[in-house]
Amino acid sequence: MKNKRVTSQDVADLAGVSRTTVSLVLNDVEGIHISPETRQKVRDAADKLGYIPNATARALATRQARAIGLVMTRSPHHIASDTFLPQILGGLLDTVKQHKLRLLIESVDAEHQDRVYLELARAKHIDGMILLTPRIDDAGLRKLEEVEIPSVLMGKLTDSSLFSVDVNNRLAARKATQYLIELGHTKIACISNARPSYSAAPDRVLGYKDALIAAGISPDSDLIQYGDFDPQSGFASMQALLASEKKFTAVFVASDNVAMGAKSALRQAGLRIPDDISIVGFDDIPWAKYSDPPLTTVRLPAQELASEACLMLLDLMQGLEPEMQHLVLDTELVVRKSCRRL
Amino acid sequence: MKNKRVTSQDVADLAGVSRTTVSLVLNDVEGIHISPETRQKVRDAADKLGYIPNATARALATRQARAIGLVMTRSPHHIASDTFLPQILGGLLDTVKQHKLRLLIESVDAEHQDRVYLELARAKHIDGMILLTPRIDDAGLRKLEEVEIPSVLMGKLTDSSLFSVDVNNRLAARKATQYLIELGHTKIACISNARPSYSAAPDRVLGYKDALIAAGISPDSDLIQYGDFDPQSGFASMQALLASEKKFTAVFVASDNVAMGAKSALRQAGLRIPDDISIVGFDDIPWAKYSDPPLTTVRLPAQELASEACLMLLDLMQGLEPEMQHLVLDTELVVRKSCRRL
DNA sequence: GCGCGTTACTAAAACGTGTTAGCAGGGTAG
DNA sequence: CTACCCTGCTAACACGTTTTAGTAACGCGC
Repeated sequence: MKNKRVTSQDVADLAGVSRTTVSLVLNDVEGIHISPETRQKVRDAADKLGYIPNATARALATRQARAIGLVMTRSPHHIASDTFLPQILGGLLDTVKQHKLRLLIESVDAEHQDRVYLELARAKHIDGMILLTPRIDDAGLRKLEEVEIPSVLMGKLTDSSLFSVDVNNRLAARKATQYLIELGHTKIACISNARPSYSAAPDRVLGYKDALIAAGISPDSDLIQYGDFDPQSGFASMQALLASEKKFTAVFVASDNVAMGAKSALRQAGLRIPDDISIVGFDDIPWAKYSDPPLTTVRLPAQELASEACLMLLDLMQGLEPEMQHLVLDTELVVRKSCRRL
Repeated sequence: MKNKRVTSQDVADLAGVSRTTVSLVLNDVEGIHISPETRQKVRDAADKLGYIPNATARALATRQARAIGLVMTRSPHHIASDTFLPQILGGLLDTVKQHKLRLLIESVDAEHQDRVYLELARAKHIDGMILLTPRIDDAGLRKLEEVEIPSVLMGKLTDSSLFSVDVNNRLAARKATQYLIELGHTKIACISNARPSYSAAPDRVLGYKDALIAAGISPDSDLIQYGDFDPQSGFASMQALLASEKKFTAVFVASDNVAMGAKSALRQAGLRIPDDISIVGFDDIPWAKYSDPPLTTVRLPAQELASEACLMLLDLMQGLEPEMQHLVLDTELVVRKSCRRL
């Protein structure tokens, strides 16, 4: 149990060279001349001692943390019930690992927004950050644009100069609603994925309205409810819809997770899917395929979104200009069995 | 856009004191005498310059990263479909934030296990780590015990001297199965949460067998299938059960996520829950309550598990001995509507 | 023998903090 | 008057790496 930390000096001593040489050899620095014998001596010594460079010291010297941050503007409760997060994480971890970076996770509550971003950035614990589901009114984010830390938005902020990766929420929502219209539905309700202050929510509602208007149906605000990420909110929203006098034969729910709760409320009211009410979701989270009935939904390429955001961030971190300022990935309507033709 | 980084030297210069004084004041070091006027001068200067200490330099000097790692022995694909993860993350983020620490996430694939743990530990990017769902045969973990990095297991490894936080999987599974027996079921199948090499899986199967044996029913290995975290595997496992000649009226599925797939397979085979087949899950993930029918399941206190693991780790990091080496939290059978009396 | 380039390395200066040892200056006890 | 302690501060080292600027040795053409 020799607890003594092994430093590059120890390796240098054992190999009979200087610390500089050790660094040059182990980092495979280009354009430098070191004899093969010396290289081998250094490698052997490092192996023998089980030398592992101190990441902190390296970060200080290179001014690079070799880590990126995933920042979420959400309460721990909302994080806990976010079935969408694992996919993002999966995609991110994959890409991050390929580039030998570390991933830091941070949740920001509404109060301390502005300070947190700055601290994270300036304290240099990370080299760049990916911002998840930003709020439209996020003042801290605005300040971030002035600071020189590479960051990529997952989602989109109107009038923001930040780089972003997103899907065309409005168009996707429109296509989903349009599908319901093509099946003959005319009284179509809508439950959003989140409160209007979160950036994707209004866009998806707009897309829903677009489809209605294009079909000559005028949107009825009584048929629109705002969810709040979790099934619970979907349950409450659907109950509110059912309690109102308005009739509807179909509903577009802008989040599978919220849809889960909405479906539950429908069943509890004795309504059958799709016989009485047709339903289209959004996200295509893993269980959508396995729910009862299998949920027709809009597939959001979560992992790709995460990967692309990460790649974009890597470009920025290297001082490269990414190809596009706002990358928009395609969505796809996955038709299963939760809708019926009227 | 003055990109120049603000260092403690800048603050010292502006305040007309030494760097030492700046450090002493801003860190509120106890038992040191600095006049109130000087303190104020330093604070003002720091505010004016927007000084944010460089975390890396601080980490190097204090030999503390002020960060902990969450390490998962899973492929990115399994992470993506893990509905249980957000809860853990929620609990962890909450606790971590309260202690002003950062959270690092790392996934380890089976091949590089041993190296990764060591590197993570020795490179000192983190001060301690929480290990999620370890594999029973994880050789790297064994080595970890020899290294002096504080770590806490979520889950349990037999014969491991590592600190751990877990539930009594065997007892919980036994109670779940027993509930089915009390309802009059005698032909009860079982689908595990994961392959036997993951630590909780065999325990839950053992608990299932315990209940059967205690009731005088001899376990039938044809009625036991092994899932693999995701709904897909539950679907396949249930199909295998249905394809075999053996009859059963109830099934204990040791993971809600896997249960989702199993239910789907049942429905596809034209079987009704709970009329034809009763089903008990495990985990009580958020949607269990909203599924159709609402799933009777064993509640795993995920957030508490995460919080406790984190607190235990914090103790270890401060050199304190936690109260217990193996903390075991209680589970609770949440009875909903997925089982019927025979 | 001189200048010059190449090879194989090293000494020392960053990087930005925390922290220990110590130093003036003044008060106080003996 | 001396010895000693307190107050309020600072100089200098430590942390472990990367990187810049060099140096000593050698070959080689002329």
